[in-house]
Amino acid sequence: MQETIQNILKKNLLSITGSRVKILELFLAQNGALAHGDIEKRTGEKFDRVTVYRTLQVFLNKGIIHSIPTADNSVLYALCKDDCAEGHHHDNHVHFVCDNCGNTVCMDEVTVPLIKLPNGYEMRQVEMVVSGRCKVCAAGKGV
Amino acid sequence: MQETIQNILKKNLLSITGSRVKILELFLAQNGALAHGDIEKRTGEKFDRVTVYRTLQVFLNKGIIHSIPTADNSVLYALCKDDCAEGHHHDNHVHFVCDNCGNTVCMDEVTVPLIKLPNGYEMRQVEMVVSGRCKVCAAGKGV
DNA sequence: AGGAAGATGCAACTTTGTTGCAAAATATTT
DNA sequence: AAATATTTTGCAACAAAGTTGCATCTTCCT
Ligand SMILES: [Mn+2]
Ligand SMILES: [Mn+2]
Ligand SMILES: [Zn+2]
Ligand SMILES: [Zn+2]
Repeated sequence: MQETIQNILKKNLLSITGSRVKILELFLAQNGALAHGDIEKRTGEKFDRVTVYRTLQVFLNKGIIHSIPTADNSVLYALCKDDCAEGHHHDNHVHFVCDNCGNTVCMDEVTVPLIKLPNGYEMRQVEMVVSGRCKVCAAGKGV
Repeated sequence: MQETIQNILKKNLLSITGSRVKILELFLAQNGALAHGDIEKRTGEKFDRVTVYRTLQVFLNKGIIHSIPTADNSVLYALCKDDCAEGHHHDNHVHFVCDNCGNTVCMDEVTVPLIKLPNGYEMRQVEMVVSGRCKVCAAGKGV
């Protein structure tokens, strides 16, 4: 995995630094999305808050991660699995936010359906966020 | 219109106060969505910031307005046109955010398509936000 | 190893949102 | 139309979230 991380950074022409490696590790270990706050907690006192902000910003621009709009307007990020590039993202999958455990996941196998807009509107990107109870919470009868 | 506003408030068992009337006026005058900041600007120095927050919160709870998730995670609100009630909203329409002019509108005539989730997931709410260029901006060749 | 380019931490600041409480406005009762 | 009860508001103080400039430290390249 260490290998993978280095490759991701190199492929994106980014220098390999402690914070970038650590934050990428977190994303790869996690199968869901992470908020800025999550990352701060899990990196402990290791990095400055500002560095985390800047690292996420760089990852976003490079198309390494994408942000997820949520109903409660907290900012979440998840790894891009498709071949997103600088500027152009195309993660056209649905996101699921669990009301119970708070976990948010990319549903890579569920693609956002096409819709028809009224005349004159030009569609560029479509985001679809579903909330409810996740597999785990639904099975566990709501913990 | 003054009549309508009073009615909306009464119907929802809310006392009629300056801030509530003024903020409802803004929503009725606007055909798009408003951010907290917009409202503060347009009410001038008339109301305290806290009052605006609390008014929006009350309107949300009563189902007078609904919030719109956006990709850049700014909080937007728009009038509910359906018969949303306290607790239960059902504005299952698509929202459109214009990349050019920043305007956000409810597309009441475009309903969010049904999707099928992987086994075990329980869907409660679906949000769909489209971004691109709005009718006005697309026609005006991007201002 | 040395130097240029880039990343980080710190401090200071802005913006956004929250809470408790007394004063003011609104609704209700007499 | 008062008087009273109930809500709402503004203020102050605070907390959280995000931004910027700049000096210092790291990384990368030769
Ligand atoms: Mn995703
Ligand atoms: Mn809407
Ligand atoms: Zn869950
Ligand atoms: Zn527009």
